[in-house]
Amino acid sequence: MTLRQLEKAYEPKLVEDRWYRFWIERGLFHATTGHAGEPYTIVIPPPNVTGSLHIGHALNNSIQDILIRWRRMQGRNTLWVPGMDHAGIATQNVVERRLSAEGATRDSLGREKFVERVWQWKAQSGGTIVQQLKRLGASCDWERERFTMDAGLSRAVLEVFVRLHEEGLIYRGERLINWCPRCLTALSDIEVEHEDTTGKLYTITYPLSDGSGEALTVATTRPETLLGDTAVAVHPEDPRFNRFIGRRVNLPLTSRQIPIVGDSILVDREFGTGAVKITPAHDFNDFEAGERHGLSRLSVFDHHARLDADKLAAAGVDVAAIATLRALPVAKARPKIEQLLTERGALVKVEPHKMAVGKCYRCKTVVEPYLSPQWFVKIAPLAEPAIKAVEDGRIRIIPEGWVNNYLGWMREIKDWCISRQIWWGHQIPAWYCLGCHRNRIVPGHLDGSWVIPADATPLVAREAPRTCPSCGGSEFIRDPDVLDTWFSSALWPFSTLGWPDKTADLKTFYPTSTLVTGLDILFFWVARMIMMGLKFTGEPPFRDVYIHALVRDAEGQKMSKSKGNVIDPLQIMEQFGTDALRFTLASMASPGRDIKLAEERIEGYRNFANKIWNAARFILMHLGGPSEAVAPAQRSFPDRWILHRLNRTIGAVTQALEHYRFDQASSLLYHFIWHEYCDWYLELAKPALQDAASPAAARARHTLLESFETLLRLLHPLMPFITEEIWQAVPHEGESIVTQRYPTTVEAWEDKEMDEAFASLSHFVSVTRTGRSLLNYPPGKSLTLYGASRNPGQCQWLSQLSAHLAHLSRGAVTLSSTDQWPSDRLLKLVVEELTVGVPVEGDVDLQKARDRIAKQQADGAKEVQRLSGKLGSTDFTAKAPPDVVAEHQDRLRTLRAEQMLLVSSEEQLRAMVAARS
RNA sequence: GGGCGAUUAGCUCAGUGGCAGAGCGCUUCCUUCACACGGAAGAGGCCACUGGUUCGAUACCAGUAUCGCCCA
Repeated sequence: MTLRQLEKAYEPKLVEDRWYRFWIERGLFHATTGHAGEPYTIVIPPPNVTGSLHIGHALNNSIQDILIRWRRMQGRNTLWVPGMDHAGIATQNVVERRLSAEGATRDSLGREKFVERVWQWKAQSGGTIVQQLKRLGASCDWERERFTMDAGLSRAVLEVFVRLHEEGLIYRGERLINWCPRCLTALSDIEVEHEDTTGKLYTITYPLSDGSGEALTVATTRPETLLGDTAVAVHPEDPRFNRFIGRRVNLPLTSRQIPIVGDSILVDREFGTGAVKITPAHDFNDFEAGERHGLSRLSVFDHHARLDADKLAAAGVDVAAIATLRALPVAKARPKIEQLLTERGALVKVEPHKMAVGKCYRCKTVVEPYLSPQWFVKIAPLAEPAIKAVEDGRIRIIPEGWVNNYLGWMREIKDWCISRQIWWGHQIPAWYCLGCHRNRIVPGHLDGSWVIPADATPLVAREAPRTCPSCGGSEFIRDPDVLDTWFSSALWPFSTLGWPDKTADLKTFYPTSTLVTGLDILFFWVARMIMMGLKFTGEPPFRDVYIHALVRDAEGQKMSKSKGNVIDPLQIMEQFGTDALRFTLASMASPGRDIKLAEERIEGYRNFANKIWNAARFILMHLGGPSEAVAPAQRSFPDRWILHRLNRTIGAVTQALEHYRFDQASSLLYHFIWHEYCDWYLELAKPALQDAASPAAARARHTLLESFETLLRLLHPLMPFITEEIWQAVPHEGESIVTQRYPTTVEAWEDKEMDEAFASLSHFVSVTRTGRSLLNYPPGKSLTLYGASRNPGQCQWLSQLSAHLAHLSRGAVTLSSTDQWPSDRLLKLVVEELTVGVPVEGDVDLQKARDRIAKQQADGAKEVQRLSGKLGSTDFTAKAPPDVVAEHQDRLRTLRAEQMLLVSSEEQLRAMVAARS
């Protein structure tokens, strides 16, 4: 096929799908361990199996694909491992919602059937995002696609769990954890999002138990937890209250008396009343205070975060209060408590109060601190090497600004709660012997569920035990919990390559090269991969971590479905083409800055694709005919210039990619292609190309194809589809641009004096165009133009390039000194050292020209004053570097000459106007 | 409360110790032969504010303000 027959405008839809299928059919993305190149590996941040592509994925994967395609073209043995994670809570939620639409629940189904349903759902909808990634052009090795619940990856999870447990780095124990009362599971600390809200601060009286009539008032934002208070704390050095330490107070609404303790950590004397209630079972700070003072933990909520009647009774709550409060969720219990306290005269006041509430990152439900037995990773021993790896530069975080963020978090890291009370995920490989825990492991409230006491002894093993090593029993209950999804994600860089087996893949492609991810999962994922990678392979899982921005909408708001400001990448690709989307995202990926994405930007790059398309059409139209290769130095000015510029662009783009500056790479390419290659080179090359028979045409044709084919390769990683489509249409060798070599700089193309030559030419042409515009001449009108320059070098270039000048400025050009120019009916325009004369023909309005010259005079005068002031200061001339001083002097000389010419030009204009009237 | 970042053209953003830049938008002109998803020429700035360092600061330092993010 040739482009000659194709549309005048680029139609991405006709192109993209066809080439993606071609690439896959030819296996161009498939990596082998036998490849001679140095390996370059990326593992994809696995999207949720049930997810679909959002703009953040589009950015994340565009960047990975740019890196991968670039490295592949450089000849590296390139592997991009794709895959998905099982997204335990999110996926379970989705399936539960679907069940509830059918009138079923997971409990009614039972664990086994439920998990089956999730697999069905995965089979049905799990491929969506994969298809969407392909649409984006992602050059993943799909033969190596992985899923965190695959047999292989599950074996890695099992292995890691067992080994960590053997080393004492995984333990089970009763702790206060974050509990989502909607998802009904524990969450890790970082799965809780803190949100500022205005709540209320309740001030409550706790009378002293000794009948002295004295009382302490405490302030709390959560009055309903008062029922589980086991102490009140005051600051030991607070003269107002420290005399109370050791005495007791009556806890309102209960029959209990609780101690007053002194605690300098918990109590902030400035806050509230200076006395705080301690509820170790319902608050993290209180939990720790409870540990310090040996307080008991009284939980009063059930797992739905409702007040539990039995627990209330156990906590000595009044029968009347229990009747009012039983089974109420927090939000409803709070006003009731307020009412009860008021009735009993215990409530002093209620004030509005700014506070942060923790919400489940999955479902946004307010989380509750909840006392329950859970599994934890003892993290400090794992964190230490992970800190060191970043500190000593074995792992680079880019941009560097995030290093402190990482280190700060790692140094303060807390044990990681890894058990989740859901069914979709890797079930914890721990069993409990019924014989050893006779009567203590009891059936739970659900069919087939068990309640396992916090102090039960788990048998952790790679497979179910047959006999109990302690009692010889053979009846076991498996721990019902599953692991945090991030636990399996933490192993992703090596589990996907076959670990724990010593596979050829692992040997060849691990450690991976670059991880590309958003800041939002730095702690969730990146930090944990580093810890696990170091622990289990002895090596960092990747060399570079490139952290990209968050994509926001045009107003800078975070995109969310509920706000309705989501930009759907699929719709964008449909409308503007994938290459335009990719290029836009790359161009906006400036380090350390969020991306505000507006549709106009994408449209602009759609136009860019069209520009390239039309350049290709032009080139194809002019390739017919002989082509002659000669050494660059022997080629024409346009050829030498564009090869030089192309060469510089190759160097700069490569540098930019090496530094992960996708914004720079894209802007370099955009500027070069549009404003150098199309605006100037193609225009300069036209006369030779259009004279089909001349030997100049043969040479021009050679450079035309050589330069264009090279820039297609240079652009390919950013715009894979259009470059392949065009590359296949122009003469080429090889089956696909995907596997061609990425351009490298060519010494023979370097031709620095071409910059000077081009500057002379482009200045001249621009000034003549300005003249046309000022005099309202039509663009095609042929003119007799004059040119002169104070700079001998420039004079020489102008004279050498006079044919090009004539062509681009559409006129007959006379180069001579200004005193030889006609003294009448000539508009003289001056730009720095260059003066251009444009004939004034007919009855044109000269006002625009006069305005322009007046403005230039005024601006110039200001600049002359500034420069001469600076040069007049001995401070400057003595202390500034000599080359800077010389440059200033030079500029001043040019400006003054320019000013003089402007004066004469202005006089001439005035004379012309006077002559008319 | 602690930390980090931002503040540059109407908008979105680059940038550098010595002439303030790009893209989009805007104004005017142009259906010309690759491209009107185009071409040409323009307008538009106290580089947030206040001090300091320096011969010279939009840039470096300190502080202030506003906004954003992370952590508590």
